[in-house]
Parts: sequence; structure tokens; C-alpha cells
Amino acid sequence: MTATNEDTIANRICRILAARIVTGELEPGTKLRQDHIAEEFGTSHVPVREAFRRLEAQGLAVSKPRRGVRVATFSLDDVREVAEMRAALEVLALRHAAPHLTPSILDLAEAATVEADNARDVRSWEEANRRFHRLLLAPCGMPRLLAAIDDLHAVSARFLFATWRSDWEVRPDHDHRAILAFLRQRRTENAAAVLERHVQRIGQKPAKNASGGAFAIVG
Amino acid sequence: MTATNEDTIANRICRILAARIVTGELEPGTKLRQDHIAEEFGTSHVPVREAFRRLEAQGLAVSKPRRGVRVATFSLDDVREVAEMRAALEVLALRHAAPHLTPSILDLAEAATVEADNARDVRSWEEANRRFHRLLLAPCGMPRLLAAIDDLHAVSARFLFATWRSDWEVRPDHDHRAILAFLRQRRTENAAAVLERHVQRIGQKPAKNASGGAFAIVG
DNA sequence: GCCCGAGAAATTATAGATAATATTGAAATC
DNA sequence: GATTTCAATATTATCTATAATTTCTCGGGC
Repeated sequence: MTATNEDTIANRICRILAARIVTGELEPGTKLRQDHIAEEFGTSHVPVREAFRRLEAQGLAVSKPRRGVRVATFSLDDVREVAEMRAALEVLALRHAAPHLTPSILDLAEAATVEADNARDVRSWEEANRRFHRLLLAPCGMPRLLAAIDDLHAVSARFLFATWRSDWEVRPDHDHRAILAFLRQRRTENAAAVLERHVQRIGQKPAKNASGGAFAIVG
Repeated sequence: MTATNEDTIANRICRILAARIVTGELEPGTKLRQDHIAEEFGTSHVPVREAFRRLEAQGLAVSKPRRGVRVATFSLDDVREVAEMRAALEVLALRHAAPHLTPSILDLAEAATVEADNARDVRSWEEANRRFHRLLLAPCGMPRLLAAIDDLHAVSARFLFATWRSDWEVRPDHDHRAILAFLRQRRTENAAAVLERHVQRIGQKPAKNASGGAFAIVG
């Protein structure tokens, strides 16, 4: 029952740092100092360095030789790029997953949509939204594709959390319901088309809402 | 003029091991022992471990905690998955790159095609082929997308090298020429359609050639 | 007042060493 | 003869220490 035995220290550090970066607790550009992190986790700096390498590969951190590691910055262009990649890959995954979607999976996805619509904060909305996407795509049986989509989701979530620091307004997600309706009718291509537009909206220019604050459409 | 100063030891080890894995010099399933590799490169094992983490992220190696790192194995399903991902992402890249393609870039791509057609071995064919794809896609200006495509190319190349161990037959690439022709006419969507089919062919079931040996269409 | 440089402090990258774990092979048992 | 157990070996994951590089700071000169 040794929980630490299943997982390496480097992996744990990587997961925790990734969560901090995604939620914005660690701001873009922040220096990640290996000795400080090592001290915080009560380890040496070697596993910390290994965690850095994984974060780098996921695009959450940037390292320059001999100049340290920083939390990756991201521009609107980056967000748009990730949105387009997600759109292309999620459509691919949905096409392969559709034949294996069961009514019970679609019910779970609908429940996730309802949860997202009722979410009171951005964090629980993000969790429910990601669950919706994952439920529909997981049956594609393409592990590398799913892993790539997950990484892109993480970057999208960074943008989401950065935009909606504290305030969050409830708004029903019509795209999700449309996708589910099409999938129930086995009209895969229609569902894929809605999904593609839906995901591409992530990177759209933030617009003004009624109260004057900027907001971005997210998916 | 210190070349080693520009690059970290871990990076160098990673690049060299990646090349060995891709070319098949290191066979799938081979155990990668950190102490042996460290000794070969005349370093300690710490940079070796960091290199392992990058190889893992690229999908070229698989590591299980406390059980070491092995060269990743790959099945025909894996190859097909990578082919589909490449098709989706390369089409996306081409759509964005097309407006920025100049006649001189297209000329270089044509030269690469000629080189590939005349290649006497699989290795030089692969180099020319990859150059062709990269020339056409690089102007898209989406660095993360290009990096993802590069990683997928590496996995495709593993399959290529594994299939064509030594023998290699010259065969002109009609797809490449068709893509170039469409791009010269600014018919981006036609070019994208050919590219999509072209890349998807990678994972197609190996067929028999005249001499009776199995061969796979590759792109 | 501003810029430049030398020295100091902090930090990274690497090396060498240690403890814990998995693997292997041989002997003993069924 | 096959199987299980146990110890020897090999390997991994980690820690401590060291060398090298970068950044910071403070003082002097323009």
C-alpha cells in the first residue's frame, strides 16, 4: 500500500507544477528555481530537473541552457494555434470514436454538459467541459491521439483560467447539446462539423459583454 | 567556438539516441541502461535520465518506474494512428502555409522530390521526403504544430526504416508532383486533398511487389 | 545623472556515491 | 523433472558535493 512506490518523485513534482501552471497559480514567465522547488518537496534537485523536462515537452515550461527554466508565456496567436490543432485532432478522434459510442456514454456526456452549465466557478466548468470532450473521444482507441489532445486541453485551460480570473457567468452550451443530438442520430459528420467550429472558437478575439468586461468564448 | 556550450549534454544524448531508434539501430524493446549509456558518452547518468524523459515524451521510449526504459515498440495500428494524425495536422499546416508559399520555395520542394525519386537508399529518400514536407509546411508560422508534425515524422520514419532494411527501389512520387502543381495554381484545397490521401497511405497494409517481398507505401 | 566593470552571490549542470528495488541463477523441495 | 525459494547481482532512483556559468550589486569613472 505504498502510494509513493507506484509513482516516481519526478512524476509527482511534474503533475503538481503542471496544475499550478495551468490554473495560473504560477504566472507566465515565472522563474522555476530547482533548488527552491527541491526544498519545497523535500527532495534533491535531480528529480526536479526531470520534471522540468516533462513540463518542457508538454509546452508548459521553456528552458534555456544555463539560463534556467521559466513558465511558458502564451499569446493570443498561441491560443489560436492550439485551438486549430485541437479542432483538427478532436474531429479525427470523434470520427473514429463515433461507431463505438453507446447510449450510456452519451448519457454521461449529457450529464457533464448539465454540470458545466450549472458550474458556479471556472474551475468546475473546466472540469466538466473536459470530461464531456473526453467521454466522446476516448472510445476512438488511439492512445497517442488522446494524449496529444489532453496536452492541448491543458494549454487551452491555461488561457481559460487566465481570462476568467474570478468572475464567471453561467451560460448554457448549445454546441454540446447539438453534438449530442447529432451523435444520437448517428449523424457523425454533422456532429464533427459542430465540434470543429466549437473548438475553433476558443481562440476567437475576446469580445465585450453586457457589463463591459472582456470575455472570450471557450470550449 | 565551444560547440558543447550551445547545447546541453542531455540534449546531445537525446538526439543521438533518437537517431539510433528511428533508424532501427536500436531495435524496439531494447533495454536502455543508463549506466552503460553514461559510460559510452563519458558522462554521469543524470543527463542520461533527462534524455530519457525527452525520448519518452516523443514516444520513442517507454519507461516504467523502477523497471527501466525500453525502446518503444510499435504495431501496424500505431503506424496507422500516426498516419491519420499526420494527415490531419499536415493538412491544417498546409492551409495556413499556402498563402505564404513563394515560387522559390516550390522550386526547392520540387528539387527535393527529384532527389527523393533518384535516391539509391532508404535513408537518403527519407531525408529528401521529409525536406519536401517541411518546405511546404514551415511557412504556416505555427511552431507547436510544426514540432508535433516533426515528432510524428520520426515515428513514421521508424516504420519506414524497419520495412526497408536494405533493399530499396526507385519509384517516382506522383503525389508530390500533383501537390506542387496544385500549389502553383493556388488551388490550395486540391493540394490539401492530395496531401491528406498521400500521408494516410503510410499505414496502408503492406502489399506484394514483383519480387515477392512485402512492401509498404510510405509518405 | 548615467554607464560600465569587477567582484560577490545565486543558480545551473555535472559528477560521484548510496540506498532501495528488480532480476537472475542456483539450490532445495515437491 | 518441474517449481519454488533464496541469495547474489545488476540496475534504478535518489542524495550530496563540486565546478562552471550567469546574474546581481556596488563602486568608480565619464
